[in-house]
Amino acid sequence: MESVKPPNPIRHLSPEKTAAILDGATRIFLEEGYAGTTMDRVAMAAGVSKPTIYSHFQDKEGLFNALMAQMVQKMQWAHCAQSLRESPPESPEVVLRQLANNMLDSCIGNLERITFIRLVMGESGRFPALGRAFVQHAEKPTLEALTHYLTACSALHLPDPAVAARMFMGTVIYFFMTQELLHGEDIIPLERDRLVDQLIALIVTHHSATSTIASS
Amino acid sequence: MESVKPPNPIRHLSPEKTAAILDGATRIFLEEGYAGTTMDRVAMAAGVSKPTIYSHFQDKEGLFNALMAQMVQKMQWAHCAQSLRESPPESPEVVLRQLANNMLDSCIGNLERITFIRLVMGESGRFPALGRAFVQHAEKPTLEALTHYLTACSALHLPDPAVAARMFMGTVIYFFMTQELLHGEDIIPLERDRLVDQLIALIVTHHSATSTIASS
DNA sequence: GTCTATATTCAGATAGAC
DNA sequence: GTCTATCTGAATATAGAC
Repeated sequence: MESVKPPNPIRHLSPEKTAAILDGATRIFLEEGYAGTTMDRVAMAAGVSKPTIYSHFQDKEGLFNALMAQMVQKMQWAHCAQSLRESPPESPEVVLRQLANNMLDSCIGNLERITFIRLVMGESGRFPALGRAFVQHAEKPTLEALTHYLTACSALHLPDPAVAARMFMGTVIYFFMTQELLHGEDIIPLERDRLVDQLIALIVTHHSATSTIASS
Repeated sequence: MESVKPPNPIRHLSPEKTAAILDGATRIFLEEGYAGTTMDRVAMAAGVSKPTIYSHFQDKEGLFNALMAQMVQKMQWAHCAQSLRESPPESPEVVLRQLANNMLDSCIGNLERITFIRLVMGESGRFPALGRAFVQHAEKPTLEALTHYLTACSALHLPDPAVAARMFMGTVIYFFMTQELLHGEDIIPLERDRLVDQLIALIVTHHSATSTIASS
């Protein structure tokens, strides 16, 4: 577990094959999980032979680590947080709605992303570095950008923007997890727009409360 | 996948052995995941022979389904929501803080629960019924109890208690997931009490805002 | 550099003794 | 009812040809 060798320990290997292996292996690992994946199926999916895999990667674990490191980069929803940076004139309601919708759009119905998150969660016990990489590259940047944005929105009078950012992310991700990842849409149904509307209402109309009450 | 046979298709099998098998299998499946678990290790952990397992359960999948059905029952945090029912005189702040702390206490440092949730998430693609059972028995009762409680707290003036309940649960579970399940405590550190304090503040002081403003 | 073919280990599942 | 012993297929990884 947790092998740390570089993905390409030997020189003079064709980069096309390396890419083909990573590509094929990604499909199989996402479909079957770590233990459920066989090197034979990876070889088939990549269109190479098994020894070629072992010449490009140390072993099954090394291949998995290399591949998940690549996936974590691709899967970060940094672009979701774009709206936080590029929108000076918009109201917080519009900007936050944009962020929530960007996050949900990148998840809902996106089977590759769903499966990837299942894999990260499922293997974060046996591969702690995988869980940490996901937090580092997928969660932290968005949380920080959102915290920064909420801090700048002084009109909202949020007493703790960092926690508000966690509430925002947590609400959206919990919705995605229960509805899609765990197949709960028929068990605890809730319309997406209703969740987003009320989430934003609760964030935006918040601490004007205390200050208004205090000043009245 | 998704075998639906009863866990005990054949009569005249000792119940003690059945319990021993379920108990041992639970440990191994939690440790190793579904594909990573071998029937040999289950037999060892249960203190029985392999054919005994196959006389009590149809196959590996049937054993897994029976075991996870049992786990979902044990793992529901229904008792966490006790504070919602038995506390007429307490203020919402106190009741909600009790709920958040109950949920976090049952998760933080509870390795069995962490591993169980990893397993449910990781296998919910190949075992959709497992994901649904988790939502049905672990999430839905708490969500409904909390929604009912928040609806009854008319002084809070929450425009949509069902969404507020999701925000509450989502915030707590997202915190647990990033900090513990994904090992992110050092990457995005946040004190537990700070999260709970601000979460409750934002729920409780909410729509008194709008009404206060509107009536002033 | 990449292949075919294979060594070795171990998986899930079962036959038949007691 | 539960065991020992075993079948059959498939897993990871590699030796050696080209």
